[in-house]
This record gives sequence, C-alpha cells and structure tokens, in this order.
Amino acid sequence: MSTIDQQLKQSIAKAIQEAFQVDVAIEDIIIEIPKDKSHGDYATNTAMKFSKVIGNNPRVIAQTLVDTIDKEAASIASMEIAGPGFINFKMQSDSLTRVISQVLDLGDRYGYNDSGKALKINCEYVSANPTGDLHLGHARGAAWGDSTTRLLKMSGYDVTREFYVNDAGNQVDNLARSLYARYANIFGQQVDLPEDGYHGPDVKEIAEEIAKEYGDAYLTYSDEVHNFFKKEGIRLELEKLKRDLKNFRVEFDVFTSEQSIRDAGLVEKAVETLDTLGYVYEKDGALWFETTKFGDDKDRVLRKNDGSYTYLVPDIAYHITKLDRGFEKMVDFLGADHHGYIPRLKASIEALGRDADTLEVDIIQMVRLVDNGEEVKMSKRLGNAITLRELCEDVGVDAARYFFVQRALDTHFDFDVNLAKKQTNENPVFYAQYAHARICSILRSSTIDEKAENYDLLTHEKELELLKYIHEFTNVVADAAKHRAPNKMCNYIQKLAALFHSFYGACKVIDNEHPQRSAQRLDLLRACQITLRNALWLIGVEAPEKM
RNA sequence: GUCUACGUAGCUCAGUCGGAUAGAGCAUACGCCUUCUAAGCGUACGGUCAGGGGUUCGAAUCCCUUCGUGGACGCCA
Repeated sequence: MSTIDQQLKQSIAKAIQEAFQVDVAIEDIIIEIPKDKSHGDYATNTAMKFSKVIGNNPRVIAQTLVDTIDKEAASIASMEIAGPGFINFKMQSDSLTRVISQVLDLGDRYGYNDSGKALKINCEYVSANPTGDLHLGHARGAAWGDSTTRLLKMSGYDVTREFYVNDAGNQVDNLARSLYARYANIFGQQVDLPEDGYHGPDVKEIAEEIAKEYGDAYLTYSDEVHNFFKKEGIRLELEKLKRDLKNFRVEFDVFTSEQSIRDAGLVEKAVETLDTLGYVYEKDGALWFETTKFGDDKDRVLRKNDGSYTYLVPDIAYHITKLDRGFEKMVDFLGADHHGYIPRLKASIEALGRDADTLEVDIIQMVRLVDNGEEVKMSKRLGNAITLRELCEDVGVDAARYFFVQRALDTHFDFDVNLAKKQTNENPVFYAQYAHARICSILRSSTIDEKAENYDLLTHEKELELLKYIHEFTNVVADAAKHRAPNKMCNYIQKLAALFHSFYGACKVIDNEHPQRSAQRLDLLRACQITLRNALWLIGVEAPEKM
C-alpha cells in the first residue's frame, strides 16, 4: 500500500537526485502534518536538513525542489515555500479520501504493515514468581508487554510472548513451607508461618483447596511432603496467575520453567563453558565470574559457598536457550529494581560468545498506588497489597489497561485508584469509548439507502482533518512498534476521538436533504470506527457499541 | 558515595531521529441540546520547557554541569 507520505518522500528524493545529483535515503526524509493548518496538508524540512550536503542555502534548494517535483506522481495540488525553507504541500483531495476505501476493504487488517520485516523477536514480560498474587508493578508490565507485542505483530514482526517461571530456588521452597503451615492450621495444628513466609490470602486459599482435595494426608512434615506442597503450590499459583492474566486480556505463547532448564543440565553446562573459557575463579569458597571483563562494575558469584547456584546462572542458561531457539532479538521487560542486573546478563551473553546486543531490556519504572491523595505502600508479604484481580474488579479491565499504558514506561507513575474508579470524563478511556459508541449510534439510526459514488463531497475542514489522521494510523502503529511504545497509541486514540467529536459538532451526518453527502459521511464514519476499534484493540481496550 | 531514570501550564501528562507561534485533559470563566448519544463541542485564561553553560542557521529535544525526586548498588530473585 503506497501511502501519501511515502509517495511524497519518493518524489522528493527523486527531485533531489535530478536537480542536485545527490542521493538521499527515503527514510531520512521527514514528512509531517503541520500543526498550523495554513501550512498545508503536509510539510517537509528537507531543504534545511540537506542544505549542507547539497551545498546551497535552504530557500534556493526549496525553490529548485518545488520546480522539479513531479506533482502528478505524488498527487500534489500545490506547493509553497515558507519560513526558513519549509515546503508545504496541499494535496489533491482524492488522495486524502482514498483512505476510506482502503480502510473499509481492510477492516480488522487496517494498520497492518511490514515495517518489522519478520524479525524473529522474543518478548518476555511479567515473569512473576509463582508465590503470590500479581500486584500493580506486574500489572504495568503485563499491560505494557501485551500491548507492545500486539503492536509488533501488527507491524510484521515474528513475535513470541514468553513468561519465565521461577519454579526453583529459595522462594518456591518458602512457598512450600508457607503452604504447609496454612494447611496444617486448617486441621487444627499449631504450625507457625516461616519468618519470611508468604502471608498472602492466595496461599491460604490454595491450602484450603489442597485440604479439600487430599484431606489430611500430608500432615506429617517430610521431604516428600515438602516436595508435594512445592509442586502443588507452583501448579495452583501458576493456574491462578494465568487466570488473572487472561482476565486482563494478557496471554503468552510460551511458559518456560526454570526447573526444566536446571533438569536439562543447562546450568552446569553454562558454568562449564565459562570455566573452559577461563572467566571463572574460586574465592571464599564460592565460584566467581569475571563479569568486569565485560563492562560490569564488579565480579559476580555463580555458585555460593553452600554449593547452590545464584539466580544469575539459570538466567544465563535461559537466555542462551532463547538464542538457540533462533531469536534475532530478545526483549526483557524488567522492573526498575532489576536495572543493575542488566550489565551482568549482557556480560554473560557476550562471554559465551554471543552478541549481547540481541538482548534489550526495557525498564519498567515503579508504580505508586495513590488513594485519596495518600500513597499506599505495597507489601506482597503482608497480604495487604492491591492485586491485579482486585484492581480489575474495582476499575474495570478497560480502564486499568488504558491507565497502565498511557504513560511512557520510563516515567514514575502514580496510579490513582480513586480517579480510576470514578468512571467519569476525567478518565480518558471513556472519551475514546464514547466516540466509538457515538459512531455506532449514528450508523444504527441511519435511514440513508444511497451508496457513496465517490468522496468528492467531503471537503469540510473537519472532514479533511479526520481523513488525514485516519490515514496516519499505519504510520503510528509502525512507529509505536519500533519504539515499543504503546503510549503513543493512547495519544493517537485521544486525538482521533477528539477529531471525531469535533467533526460531530460541526457536521450533521444523516441528512435526508443531502443523501449522497450523507452516504459519503457514513463511509467516513465507518472508516473512523474501524480505525478506532483497531487502535483500542492494540492496547487491549474494548470498543463498545453502546454506552 | 557510585550507577540509572526523571524534572514541561495550578494539577496529571503529551511533544525528545533538532524545525515554523511549546500542545492536550482536569481545574477556572463564558457560550452551545425543538437537530444523528451534552460521558460532547466552542471560546478565554494559564509557560524563565528545574538553573547555568556549550554545539547549531535553529534546542524542551543533543553535550557538559549544578540542584531536586524516584530506584538500584546481596553468595535475594
């Protein structure tokens, strides 16, 4: 599909070549929609940007380009030079209205593009320990990761959505002991929760579930009983996580178990390889890895003096398995508290002879929970944190999904529960959903039988703005995917909704006096509806037909 | 202390591959429903883009620095 700005870029590049014998890459040419409408439909700063390369002053270059550009080929109606050397384009009207038929044809496929060039990419997000409920930090990662992978898929990346299950190590042993204590309590036995045990209500519920299914068969503590609680605990916690995530419209293609990586001997293999390469030494009874040779600020322990491995080793092995599965790019979405961990992981990948740049880590800044203007501290252990499940019940999945994705990932973010609960116009998700419902309502109440012959009657300023912005959708999708920034989609949604509402205020759609114009406007609305629905889908928000 | 992010309107935030007069929502003030959903639209008010220096024809955007805020600096994950 040849979009307007691509046509413009090509024509400009061709004109530069013809007039100045200079080759410029199409991607280096910038086309934008000017904020000021008097500056035309589209504008470019090409003459300024390339004035050095071309070796002339911007106004002269701009004039030459205006004289050289093939207007017909790019559907340009007129051009004008402004300011320091901007070229402003006014487009032939049919080049703007053409998008309507494209959108109506493509439907749910509108927005799909091949900018990702089928890059095999693995996105790992959430990866919460199966030891408790998902809290707000996980929720941000879940909403962001899921929306990002939707964007990537729409942009033609070959995406795998992955969840790493930490089902080995201290914390799951702790889970087993906590679970056993709760279980024993049910049968009237005085067993205290471990000092650093999991106090969450989910552990209690799972204990009850086990008690119901197995009765008192596991009351006498032993290694075997411990392993039973560990296995059952992980299974049931994981089931619950998956349920909560699915309810939050977040799904995964692959769940990789840490235990399975250990069982396959990959942990030992990684250590051996590092040893063979000479990056490993013993000190204080522990086995160290010289990550400083790869840019880390100090060496890290691989095997503790009690003989067990630090979490780093299975993580290294895990990331190697991703590379072995053929991913050209791995993206980890990690909480800000893990940021010191990135150099270690990258160092390890490099030490093992792989390209550390295939791993990119997007850091998720902290979410603070604010209620009635006061910060609520989150504490998973004490069981008083607001969980993802509660949040969804409180504010609804739509509002929660929208809120978490609305702001850039690297900004600190206060989730105002009070505001999110309000369900008034203060909440931006309603503004967008209302626009969609309004469109549906107009389409429902239409009595126009006539079909649009073409779109020559769509000449109102509000109509043209709406058309231009609908046309932008594919570009915005590709750009948001490239930057892994679904918040850009929220901005798009808000502006599209605003343009529609503004159009609605200025133009009556259903008008039996002007059936042909009505028919054309109805098609414009259908295109707008599809675009809005697809945009909302990308961030996991529903597009209601009625409100 | 070291590392890492952030600091834009009264509030919450967009804008950051450098471009024209820095945008939106909320709040405030004033208009708009005998007309397709007023959960809406329009107008007004509101800014030393944290401070300073530098690069550039041009900086909120890039570089340096100071201040402020959050987070990380475990043989926890």
